Amino acid sequence: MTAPLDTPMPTPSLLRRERQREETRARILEAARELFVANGVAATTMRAIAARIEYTPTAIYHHFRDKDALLAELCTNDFLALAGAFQRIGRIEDPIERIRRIGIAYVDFALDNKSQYQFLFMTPSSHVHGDGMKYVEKNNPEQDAYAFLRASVEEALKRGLFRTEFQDPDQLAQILWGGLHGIVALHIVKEHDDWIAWAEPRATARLAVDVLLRGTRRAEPA
Amino acid sequence: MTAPLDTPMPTPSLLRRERQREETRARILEAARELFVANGVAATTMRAIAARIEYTPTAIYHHFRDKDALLAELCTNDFLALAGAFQRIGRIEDPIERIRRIGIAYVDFALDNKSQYQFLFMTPSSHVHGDGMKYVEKNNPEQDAYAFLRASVEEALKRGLFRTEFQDPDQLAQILWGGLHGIVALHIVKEHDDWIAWAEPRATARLAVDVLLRGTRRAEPA
DNA sequence: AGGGTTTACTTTACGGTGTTAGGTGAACGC
DNA sequence: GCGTTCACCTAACACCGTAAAGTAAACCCT
Repeated sequence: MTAPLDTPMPTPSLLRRERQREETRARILEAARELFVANGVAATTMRAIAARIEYTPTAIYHHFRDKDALLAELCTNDFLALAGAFQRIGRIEDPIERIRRIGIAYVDFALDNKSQYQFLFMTPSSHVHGDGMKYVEKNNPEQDAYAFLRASVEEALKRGLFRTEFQDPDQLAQILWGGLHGIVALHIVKEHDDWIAWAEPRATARLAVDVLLRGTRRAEPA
Repeated sequence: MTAPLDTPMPTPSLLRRERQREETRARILEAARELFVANGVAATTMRAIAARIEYTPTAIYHHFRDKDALLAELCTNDFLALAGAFQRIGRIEDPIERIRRIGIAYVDFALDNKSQYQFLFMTPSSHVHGDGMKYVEKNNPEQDAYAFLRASVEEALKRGLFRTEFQDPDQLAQILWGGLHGIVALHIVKEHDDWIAWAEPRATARLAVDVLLRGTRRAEPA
């Protein structure tokens, strides 16, 4: 029953150590995510995260530099998840139609993951892309959701599918992105505010997708 | 030189007391606003606000219930300022053109008062309209900026100026509002993020106004 | 087999936060 | 002149994120 027989040469049980380390690291992330989502990031304390996995508060600091780093790592995951949702759209020939699908997928992601969406796109100071996002390959459409949108916009621009006042793919991408972001962001922030009679956001955002494309497309030549 | 000669009967110098009270109250608000704008609301402490007007931290609590109440009162002011900016547009016959002007005024307000805009429309939990906004007359277009937009949308809808898929004035108002909010909100939150090549937001938002109106208007009958 | 090192975690504590309770002293009505 | 009101202060509490130092088990190596 002596161990080293079935372990491949390099580092006998050091692998287990590392595996366990990653495991508790993951448990911390999981607890943090749950509490962040449930109570908001500002309202959840390091002590609460630690208590949930039966650790001492300072133990967390052996795995993450500080609270922001914890949040940043969660954000990278969510950001990659968004890019993955875009990836799942698949190859669609017409770039305009592809942009429409991107918009729908974006809105669904936002409304299905409201808290994560808040961390990603509604919170100042770059938890995202600051340092924590060094693992995301910027400008790689498979990992960078904005690059994915921008690439489709650029393609449509090159094919002359948009009105001539639009030349800068970044500007146009931002008009489209912003047009949808505003609807979901307002809804997330003010949904429990009886001041306004909120329309159902998913339907509203889908209408907005059409509005934005109709408002930017070049008129049919026929 | 005995006072009560020129003071109208009720309460001789009690008036001065109240006036002084309101004065320090206003000084607290002013200091809080400056620090909130300069450093963000989370990063400014009650102690810092108090120090700026040479008071003890706890003195603030004689004028405001807590930090949130302070923020809420600032928000009401800003919200009324936005409604005032809309009011200054004046009477414009064509409701679509009026909506266009509203959009431009909105974007200008947001970009000229980024921090206040954050408190108003990008921060969850109702500092706005929760309790602190009981002084704003909801649904009165002179005080409620959303009501102002909604009224113009409703008028245009009644005149048949929008496409037929738009029936609910709230939904349409929210598409237009959200379309602009998203652009300024994204820019405010991520402007110091080299991840994205941000287009100049004022020009972009103005383009977006045209996009949104073109995308929602009924096609010219001619 | 055992000594030294690494390391996952704990104990303790520091400086800072928003906020409360109780005191002080001047301005007030009578 | 006396009692009251009230704007403000002093002191303190509970809690926060986090740094420093200790502990004990698991590891590597001879």
